[in-house]
Amino acid sequence: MQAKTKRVKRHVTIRDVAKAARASVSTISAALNNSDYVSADMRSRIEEAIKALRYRPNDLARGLRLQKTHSIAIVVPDLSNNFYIELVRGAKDYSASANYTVLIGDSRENWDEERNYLDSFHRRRVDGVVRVPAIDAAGGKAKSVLGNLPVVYADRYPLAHDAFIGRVGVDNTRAAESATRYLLSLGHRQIGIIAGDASSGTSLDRLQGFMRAIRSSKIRPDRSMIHTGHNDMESGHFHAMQLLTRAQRPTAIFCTNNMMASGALAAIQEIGLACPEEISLLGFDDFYWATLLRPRLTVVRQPAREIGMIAARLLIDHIEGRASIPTPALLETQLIVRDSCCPPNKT
Amino acid sequence: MQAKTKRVKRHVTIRDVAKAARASVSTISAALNNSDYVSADMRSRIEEAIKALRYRPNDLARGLRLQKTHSIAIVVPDLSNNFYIELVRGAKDYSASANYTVLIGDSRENWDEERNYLDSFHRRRVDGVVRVPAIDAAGGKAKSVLGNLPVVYADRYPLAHDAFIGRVGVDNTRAAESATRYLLSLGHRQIGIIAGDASSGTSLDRLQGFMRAIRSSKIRPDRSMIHTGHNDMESGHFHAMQLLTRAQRPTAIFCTNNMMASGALAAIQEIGLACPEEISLLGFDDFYWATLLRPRLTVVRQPAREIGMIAARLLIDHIEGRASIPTPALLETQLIVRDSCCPPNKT
DNA sequence: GGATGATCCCGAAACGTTTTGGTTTCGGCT
DNA sequence: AGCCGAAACCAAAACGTTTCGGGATCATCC
Repeated sequence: MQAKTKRVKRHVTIRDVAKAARASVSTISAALNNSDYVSADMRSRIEEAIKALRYRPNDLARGLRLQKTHSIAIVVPDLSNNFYIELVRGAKDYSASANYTVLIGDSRENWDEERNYLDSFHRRRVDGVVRVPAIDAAGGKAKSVLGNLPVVYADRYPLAHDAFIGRVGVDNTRAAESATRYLLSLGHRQIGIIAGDASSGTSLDRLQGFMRAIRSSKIRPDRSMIHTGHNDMESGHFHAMQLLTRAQRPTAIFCTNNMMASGALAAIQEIGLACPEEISLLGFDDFYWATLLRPRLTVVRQPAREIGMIAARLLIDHIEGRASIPTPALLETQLIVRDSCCPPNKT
Repeated sequence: MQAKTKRVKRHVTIRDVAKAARASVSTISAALNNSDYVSADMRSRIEEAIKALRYRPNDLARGLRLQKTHSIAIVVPDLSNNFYIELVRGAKDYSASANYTVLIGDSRENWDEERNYLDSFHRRRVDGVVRVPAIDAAGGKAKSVLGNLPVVYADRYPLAHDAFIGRVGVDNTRAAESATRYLLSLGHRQIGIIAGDASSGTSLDRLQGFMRAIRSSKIRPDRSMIHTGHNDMESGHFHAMQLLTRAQRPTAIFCTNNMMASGALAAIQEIGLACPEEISLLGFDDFYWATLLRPRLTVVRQPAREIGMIAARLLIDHIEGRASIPTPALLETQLIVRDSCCPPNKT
């Protein structure tokens, strides 16, 4: 009798629980999803068995049967940027409260990486994804990998019309315009801007807000004051260097994200300029160590956490087929005035 | 004939591909896992069908059948700490090269959160997890939620003996000892330390290294110079405040992680002390904006990325049942001398 | 000309759940 | 006695893969 001595240490299944509790598989399932009739006696026997065997339901099987995983994915372009950490945490916290699980992707501003994540999440059959597209993800690409998974965009949104069921962010044009007005009100007339890549609608909007403010004052816009970076410290540093070593350098620089602002500050320090006396610096996105810098950085703050929460809510509401509570897709920004901007030096 | 007009828009399955390619399901599968015989003709027909239908394999079904998901999880205590981002990225990069997918958890130094993540990952049947336990996760707890999933510890490790198949980090004792010796060599005699929570072996080791250096010099150790924080900015700030407002304040402070060092710097700035002239500050863990601070922070650097990579390698090697290339479990640290430490002021 | 061995393909079972549509039991009612 | 309805439970099908054990076709070999 060559018995099944195989004893491969496998996971304990619902069937094992059934055996131990002297019940049928379907009864265990009923008890687990606490629905249906199951007597108190039976229920306690089942609970006992579960505890004794350390049973953990298999979410693969469950998802397969249910055609639903109760999970969403969020992919952001840069986890080392605190703004996105806050956004992710917001999404995660809301999802948890709605009994959804979230899978995190970090594309590092790289469409290939992003595609890998999206593909992997799709194969895992997440129920939806909130997406902050990588900067080099030109529009329209995502559909082919995501099929008709529900997508909501957060922060950035695509230029071309990738299908999506929602978008949440801030009014970038308005925020950038009023930030620029602040610089103008301090007396600056020569303002440089380091904007994000033009493939992102968000970056374009911020640039447009900047231009609008410039034009509405009587200043002649100067093409050469407009630089386009890659949303990281390096390019912030690089473009700030360019701006600061011009024959006639600006008296203020506006960076449209926090990483580039940090890079610009590094450049300023390197050159040895006094900030803000000789050069004012204005950033976009607040971050927890902005107050550790000298000077403390003046920035326009976005409600990162809230953006994440609302994105998750929009997505999950859609998944569950319920109409979303009407929500402003565009949240308020706030100018946090600290020490990195002052009136320009009259020389 | 009440036909099945149901037409719920379901995912396209391998069966649809089979139909389209005029082949059997098993042949598609064989082609997909490019093994076995399948003729060139058939293969191209299949590829065509796959492309046409936009077929994506269902990883739930696959994992269920295979009893293996080709994925690992990594859970870290604080994603806003850049050290852990680098660690995660290292793990992710190695895993990708080994054809594994990684799921990320962010416990925020909170055992409840961590347990949720571990549980969720377990139910998803990841093949293993690399774990940096939350600070309040006293030992032995994890086993009950992870069953006998393979675990490798990175950076921190548990005091009590939670089972694990590997650990990778640095020699914290030695690193802290030599860092402290550096302060001693500058002439400091009154050195405060803000260490991490005692429930982490890592923190204890660093504290012990500190003590060893202190004792090996002829200095009488001073209990009140030893503070215990929670690895975040807040507690760094708080304990630095305590140390700096003493009647006789230390001439140097050693913080055993980057967050607490940042918090300590905030406290120093707040009080208005000159750093390093009046107070030297030494941190643990480097981070990308350490050079933006004034003074630029002197720190002991850990090879975060490498720790992540090796942890993933250990884990995956174990999963695949192959003996791991012998690897030093303890990697080298490096003292990065910048501007935040100098000889103490003789007053 | 029958056996042999490649080559290419297929049907069905299994993975661990949930759900559908039962069956059994039992007390109460006429 | 016969029937009924509710309560408690169960068997089997289905979800989308992979794999195992064949089956069919065809050239080759003695």
